[in-house]
Amino acid sequence: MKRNSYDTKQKELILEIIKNKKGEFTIKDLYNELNGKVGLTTIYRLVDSLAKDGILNKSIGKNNSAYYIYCEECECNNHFYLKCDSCGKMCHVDCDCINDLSNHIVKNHKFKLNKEHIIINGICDKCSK
Amino acid sequence: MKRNSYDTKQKELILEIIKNKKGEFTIKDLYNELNGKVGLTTIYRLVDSLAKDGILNKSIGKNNSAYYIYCEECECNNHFYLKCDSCGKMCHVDCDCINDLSNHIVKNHKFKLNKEHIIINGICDKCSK
DNA sequence: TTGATTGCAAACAATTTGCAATACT
DNA sequence: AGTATTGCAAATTGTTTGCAATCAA
Repeated sequence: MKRNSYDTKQKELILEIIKNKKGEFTIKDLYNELNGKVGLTTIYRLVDSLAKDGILNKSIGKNNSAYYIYCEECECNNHFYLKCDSCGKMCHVDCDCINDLSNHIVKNHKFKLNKEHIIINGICDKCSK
Repeated sequence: MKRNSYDTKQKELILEIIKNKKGEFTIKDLYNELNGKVGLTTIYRLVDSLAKDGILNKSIGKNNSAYYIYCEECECNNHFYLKCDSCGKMCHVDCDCINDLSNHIVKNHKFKLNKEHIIINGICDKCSK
C-alpha cells in the first residue's frame, strides 16, 4: 500500500471490487455495488487516491461525471484503450502497434506517453453502423 | 450553418472568438471574454451544439469543468493533440506519425479514429522535469 | 495514545431545465 | 406568423469540505 496510510476495511472492499471490474466504472457504480458498506464521501476519497497512485485512470464521460478504469496488473506488455465517443465504451487493446507511435512521440515531440494509460478516442464498430 | 437553425448574433460572436483561440478554453473563459454579451446558458447551448457538430472537441480538466478546443480548418493534413496529464496543456501536433496507427487500428481493431480529434494523454516536457 | 480515516450534513460548482420574452426567416 | 433562440431564475448533479466520532498503528 502506501506509507503514511492505514489499511481499512473500506479500502479493502473497494480494491476488491475494482480489481474485478473489466471496463470502466463510475463512483455511482461503486456506491451501488457496495450497497451502503462504504460512504459516498469515502469512495470519492479512496478512488481519488487510487487514481493519484496510478492504479486507476480517471476520465470524464459525456454525462459529465468521472469514470475510472483499472490499469494495473495487466498481463500484456503493450496496451492502450480505445474509447468510443458515441457510446462511451472503453476497450482494452493488447497490441504492440502503440509502441512505434509512443517511441516516435517521445523522440520527436518531447512528450512522454504513460504506457499504462493511453486512451484514444474514436467511434467503435457498433456505433459506426 | 445548419438547417433548421437560425443565425443569431450570439452564435456569430461565439464563433468569432472560438476561431481565434489557439489552445483550449472553458465556458467561463468564453463567458468572461463575451463580457455579458451572451448569457451563460446560451453559451452552454451553443458550445454544446458546436461540439456535437465536430467543430469543437470537448474534454474535461482536473478542476472538473469541461474545456474545449477548436478543431476545424487546420492547414495540416495530419494532426493530433498531445494533452499533458499534469498541467492540462494541450498541444497541436502536425505529424503524419499518427496515420500508421490510425490505419492499423481501423483495420485490426475495428475502431474508427476521428482524424480531427485524436487526443493522446501523457506528460509534457516541462512537467516531466 | 496519536494521527489517519470515516461518513454525515452542508457547501460548492458546473451544468441543465422551465418558461416567458425576443429574434430570425 | 410561426418557429427557433435567448436568458433569467430555479433545479439538478457531481464533487468537496467541515467536523465530530471512530479506527489503525
